[in-house]
Amino acid sequence: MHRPTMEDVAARAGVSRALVSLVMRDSPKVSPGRRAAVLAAATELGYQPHAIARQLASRSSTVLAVLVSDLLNPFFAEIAEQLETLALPEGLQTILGSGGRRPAGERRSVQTLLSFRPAGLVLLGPGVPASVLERASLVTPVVLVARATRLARVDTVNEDERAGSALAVEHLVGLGHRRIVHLEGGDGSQAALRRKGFADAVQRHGLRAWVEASEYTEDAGEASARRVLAGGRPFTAVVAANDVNAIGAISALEGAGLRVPQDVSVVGYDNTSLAALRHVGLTTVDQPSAELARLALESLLQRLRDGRTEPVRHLLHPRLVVRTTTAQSPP
Amino acid sequence: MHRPTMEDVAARAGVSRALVSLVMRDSPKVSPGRRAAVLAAATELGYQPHAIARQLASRSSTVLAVLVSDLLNPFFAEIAEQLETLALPEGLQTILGSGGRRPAGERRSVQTLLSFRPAGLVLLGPGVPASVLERASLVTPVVLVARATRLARVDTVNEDERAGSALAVEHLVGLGHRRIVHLEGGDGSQAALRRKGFADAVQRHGLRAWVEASEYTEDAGEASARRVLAGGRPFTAVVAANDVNAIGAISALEGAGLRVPQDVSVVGYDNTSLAALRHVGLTTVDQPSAELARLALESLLQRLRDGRTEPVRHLLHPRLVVRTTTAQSPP
DNA sequence: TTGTAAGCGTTATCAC
DNA sequence: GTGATAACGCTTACAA
Repeated sequence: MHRPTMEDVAARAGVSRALVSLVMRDSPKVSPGRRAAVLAAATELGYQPHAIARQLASRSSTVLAVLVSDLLNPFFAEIAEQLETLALPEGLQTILGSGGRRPAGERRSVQTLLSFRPAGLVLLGPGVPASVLERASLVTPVVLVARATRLARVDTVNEDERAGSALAVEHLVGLGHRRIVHLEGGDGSQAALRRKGFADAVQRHGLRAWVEASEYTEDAGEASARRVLAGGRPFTAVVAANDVNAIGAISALEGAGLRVPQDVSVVGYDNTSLAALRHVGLTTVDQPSAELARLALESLLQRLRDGRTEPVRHLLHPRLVVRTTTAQSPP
Repeated sequence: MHRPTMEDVAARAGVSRALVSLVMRDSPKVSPGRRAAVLAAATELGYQPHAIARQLASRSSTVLAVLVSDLLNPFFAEIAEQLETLALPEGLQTILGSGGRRPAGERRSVQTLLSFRPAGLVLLGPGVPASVLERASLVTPVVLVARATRLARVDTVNEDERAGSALAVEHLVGLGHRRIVHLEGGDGSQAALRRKGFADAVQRHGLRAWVEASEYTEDAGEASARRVLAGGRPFTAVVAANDVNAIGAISALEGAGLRVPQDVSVVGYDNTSLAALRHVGLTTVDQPSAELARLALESLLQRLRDGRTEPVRHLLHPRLVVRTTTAQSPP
């Protein structure tokens, strides 16, 4: 598996290695004749540039690294795809790392991605401690999506998730619901925001802030809904941690013989493709993945090209998408 | 953003750069005293090894590259996560590339991944031409999952998809269905196998091989089901291209006022988490993602460590998972 | 056990 | 325009 190098191409074309390098990066200062000769030699030999060596020598990278905390959550997968699409015309190639839903996994993944010295790093919903983010921000521009921070060198692109949770509550209260339970998405900072938005909103209406521990997965949604049912305390509505969590919760409810939305209303969060399935028709708070991706890349490019050093904090307004899992509260 | 190098660490610890290198790869032939000194210097300086440089110098890689043809298809996302989990204990760090469902995108992604000169490349359901795969196989061991090939240097891990499609047909015929339409997953080689399995099976039962063009996406499933409905020819069962395609088809059917499975039965393919949602309950042909991932990595390691050069072709037996989208044919 | 020195495949800086 | 030559940060014989 030995690959030809620039040296081989140069020898074959009868020129110096430096000239081959110029041709490869199509520099304007190469005579057409030589260029053609070099290109011919390159294809004959099946030469492929060695990005690793290039990067080491040029001390610069054209790689955009993206960490996806959970590949199985369509919300993150969608943003990742968007990012890749947008980055390409900017001359950035994307590589992905998966966190596998565990902070330890994310940390390793960040380490791996960083070891390639990418031009920038975008993290989608990461759960890693701030110290990891800070260290990363010393090496390359870092943008956080769906995660807040106070770190001075890190940009963030978020939706106002407190307001988003409140939207869900307002919707349910408007439908007459008074006993609403929130399934909380673990102990991350975003989950805390959603809980706070929920708690504030229900309390504004004189209702009790009923929160049940859960996670951002379908299994957790099912398990925690089951726990709520087992508790025996009556409820008519669920504000789930996110869409997949909501789907798990719906499974548990239906498994217990309850109908959604006639007996219990359920609201998700993220407005993933899952929620949009006609079969599911989940009422949910929209997070505009395309817009989040666009802003993330824009922030990165500003640091990269315009030399911005002040952090940027994007906070998008949430929007509720009403589908078929919410209805008037039963009497 | 200047990072300390081995040179800096060596200077600080009062040793040579080579010794630092040994410590970093924790070689046994370093005295405990020196090792401690080097490690101390490294942490004081915040030294982080430069994987790029290491790879260039050692002409070897610990990176496993994985190309995912479609991140939004949970089937591939699941395999990717599995691969990452399995590769880590083997000392391989995983990076992902996304093909974005387009061969052009895949090709670019393969290029990017290959430019890092990974220890191996696993492609999940790729649609790139064989020439791309062959070129890749000259640089690094290549394993194909959910895609067949005759290339001599490329391993494959597949399910017997002809048999899988046949299973779906047998199931439907057993339920009394006689007018079955297959939504075809595009013009890839795997889609052809599924179609062939379908056609052979229905013809064995003296039925007409009715195939409608589609794609491996939800939108395509919805669109093609709609076309079938518009065609006016009666049918009682659908063998969809895959799970997401099936879900799109179900949307179209329900949108037209048909009930699944009372009026029309639907079978998917892949047995993704989507199909398992209680809300969806899709009857589908299982593809064991964990097993596929395991075999893919095993094949790679055999080439890497044991020096195997003969290609390996894994062909798993399919299994039908019956859920709630299939029922007795209406009279 | 530790140090020296020669690469790895590029790019970048000069002269020519 | 073109070609030497020195980096880039690390690994790896080979010496000591």
